[in-house]
Amino acid sequence: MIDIELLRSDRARVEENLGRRRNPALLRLVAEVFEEDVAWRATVQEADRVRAQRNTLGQRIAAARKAGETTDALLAESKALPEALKEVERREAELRRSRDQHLARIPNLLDPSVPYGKDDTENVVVATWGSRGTVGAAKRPHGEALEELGWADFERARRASGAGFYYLEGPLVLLDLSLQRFALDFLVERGFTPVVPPFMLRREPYEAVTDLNDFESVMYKVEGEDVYLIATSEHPLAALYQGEILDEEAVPIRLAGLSVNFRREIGGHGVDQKGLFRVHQFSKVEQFVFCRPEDSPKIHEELRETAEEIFRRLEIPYRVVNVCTGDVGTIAAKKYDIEAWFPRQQAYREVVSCSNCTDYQARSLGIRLGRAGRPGKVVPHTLNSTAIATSRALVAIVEQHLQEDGRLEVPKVLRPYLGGREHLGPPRPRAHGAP
RNA sequence: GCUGAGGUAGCCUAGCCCGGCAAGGCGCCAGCCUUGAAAGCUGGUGGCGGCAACGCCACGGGAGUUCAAAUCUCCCCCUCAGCGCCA
Repeated sequence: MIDIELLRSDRARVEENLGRRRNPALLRLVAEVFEEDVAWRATVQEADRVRAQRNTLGQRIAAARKAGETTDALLAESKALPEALKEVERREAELRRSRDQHLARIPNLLDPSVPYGKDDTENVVVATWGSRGTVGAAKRPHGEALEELGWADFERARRASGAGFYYLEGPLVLLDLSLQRFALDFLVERGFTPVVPPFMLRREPYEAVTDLNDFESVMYKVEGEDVYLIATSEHPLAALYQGEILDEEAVPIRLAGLSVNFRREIGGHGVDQKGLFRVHQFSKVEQFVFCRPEDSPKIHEELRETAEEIFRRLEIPYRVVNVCTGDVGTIAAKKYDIEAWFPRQQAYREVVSCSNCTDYQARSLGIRLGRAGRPGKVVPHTLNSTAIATSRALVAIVEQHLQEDGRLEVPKVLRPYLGGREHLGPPRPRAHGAP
């Protein structure tokens, strides 16, 4: 959430910033929070006065008892207080609940360098790498090709688990694992600590790290439990230090998350397309950083550079876009997307999302930065970026490196993880019949 | 799943039986002392509201009883240990 202190002290600045998101409802939300906060503070003072009265009387009763004096008059005076207090507390709690609920829906303040625009068509390309022209164009959609090779089974997965799921089989499993291992090693070299987080997260920390709308459209809820399947390791990594004070000497903390991610993908383009591009379940290596507020812009660029380098080493052409104000999302103050070139689709499609969330997540999680027992604590910044989401990377690799003879040329950097093999395949007959 | 023990400030612990201003230790900060440091001594060290004086809150969460709840009652959550089950 944003800092309500900022809203109190400089409402105009908050409104100006949120106005860039081109969503008039946000300004109404700000006005609502502002007014509820003023009213709430008034009731807090009201309640405090009643409590102070109660405390004073209580102490006088105790003192009178001790002195052996009569307490009838004091008791009579106290009688009415609990009811009055209960009434004020009810109003106070209601105002606070409502204010907090509205406050939680105010998105993060945008960095000034985020381009102004209405949607993803107005994102600004800031870098491109690799040649679109020289890549070999696969003839068919990757999903069909993989099924024919016996490297993935979408039909049986549909039968067993539903649309959007898949069985990875044979060499593709090894390729998937080699991508994960390559990305992890790459990050470890750069000072990241590998972390496999829980794949389920409770509602409370989840609300602190994600857009509240995601609970309806993105997350799978486990029935009968207060947990959700994670949509990315970013979320449990952010929650790792929930409620804690991070030592200012210990940051930046760089974590390399490895997890399977689960997404319902309701709305949008759905999962109707056969293949691995948009699926309910995929593996991802994620960069995540806790840092001092003043360091986050620089580290954001580092995360982006690291993600770019991974795609360069995989020899996958890409471009980087600076995501515009209308498309940047609730949590991030600034976001780069890396879009890989998909030759069959003749299109750049998102493979990396690299965000500076500033203090938005950390404040909701109650994470502070400083020294225990010493004043002057601040809210740290959090950043996250994909290193590699294997599903989409596999699509890009298959589309670019699958040869006419059905063999897949392995990108050089992955060969050490595959026993030095330069090619995967050729296809062999499936061990089972048609579904 | 069963049984038991727990959850108190950044950390550790007391207080709970028997209701009456949440105590102590560690750590940290400042001052005194010192050539300097340590030790020692003194004072600080959380959150909310308030311009401030100050007030309020904070004992896992919630509800109840009471003039008054860390303390009594009820419900819930979490952690640990043992047992059970289990890859």
